[in-house]
Amino acid sequence: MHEATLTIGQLADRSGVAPSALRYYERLGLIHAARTGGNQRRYARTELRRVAFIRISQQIGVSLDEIREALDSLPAGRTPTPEDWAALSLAWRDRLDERIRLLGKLRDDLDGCIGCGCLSLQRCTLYNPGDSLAGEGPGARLMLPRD
Amino acid sequence: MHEATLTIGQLADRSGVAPSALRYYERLGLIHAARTGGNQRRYARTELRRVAFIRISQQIGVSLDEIREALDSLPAGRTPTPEDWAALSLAWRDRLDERIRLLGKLRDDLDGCIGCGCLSLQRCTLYNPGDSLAGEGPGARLMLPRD
DNA sequence: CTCGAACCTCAACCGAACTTCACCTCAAGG
DNA sequence: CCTTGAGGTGAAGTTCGGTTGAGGTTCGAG
Repeated sequence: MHEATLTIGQLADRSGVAPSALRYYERLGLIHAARTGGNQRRYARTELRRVAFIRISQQIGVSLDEIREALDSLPAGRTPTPEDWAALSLAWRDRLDERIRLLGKLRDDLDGCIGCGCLSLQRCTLYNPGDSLAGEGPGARLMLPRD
Repeated sequence: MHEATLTIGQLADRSGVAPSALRYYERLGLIHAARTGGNQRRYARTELRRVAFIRISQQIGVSLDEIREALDSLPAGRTPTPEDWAALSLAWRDRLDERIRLLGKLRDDLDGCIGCGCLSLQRCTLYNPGDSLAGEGPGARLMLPRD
């Protein structure tokens, strides 16, 4: 036990992420694995941290593509230090704050509109595209021009 | 000008929602339109408010399916009053608060982890499935069991 | 050595929220 | 009358974040 590397099943159990998702992440270049003679994946324990970072980032609302970019910015060659991870986390911090701010504004506006019952597209700050949370989900969705 | 009804183009312009999306919403039963002799859609002005409600709800993170259910709960037969809309908005209020709360928690935890650089799956409250924002976006995503 | 569990790949599928396309009709202006 | 543009339909395509399935291989306990 406590081997140097993890099988995909072990990584799945420890991270709470399905094996199929881990393979998918690998295809996208988010995580990496060595291979045994028999072509099975063996993960370094540091991959656990990458997976954790991925899932946390998703909760913040970052796309896998952006997460990949972020992970790519980690120093190549050496194992990332806690400071490296902290730097990445800090990068999301602003996004998170912005999301919270926008949702807060949405709530306030909604309160206002509950008061007046308006829901008027024109007057109500609720319906202000320039300020939208657009790009929230995936899909061919972008309709409100995203400045 | 200022006719009693709107064409799909007019509704699209006023709401900022593409005609194709409006037709899609109609198929899903979120909005309704009368038809002219030549089979063209004519929207009552109250549909503007429905569309506004739809877009606002989406920003809060509600699916079209749930939005439809909410809209179905509006009193049939009469034009919804401001109070009717206020009731619907209130229903989303809790969701919004919960989302804000969870994101706030995520931020605090992230700050903690920036301090310690841990990102450890086991210890870190960040990686607590029971408390996840799961179901954030669409897609076959639910992996962390959603209690 | 054998056997079942775990792993492999590749391709196809899912669901959400739309868009795009091909092809057709309708309404108004010149 | 002709054209132009807005509108209509249905089917198919797109993106994201995966899952599922078929068919085959490997690992490790007994």
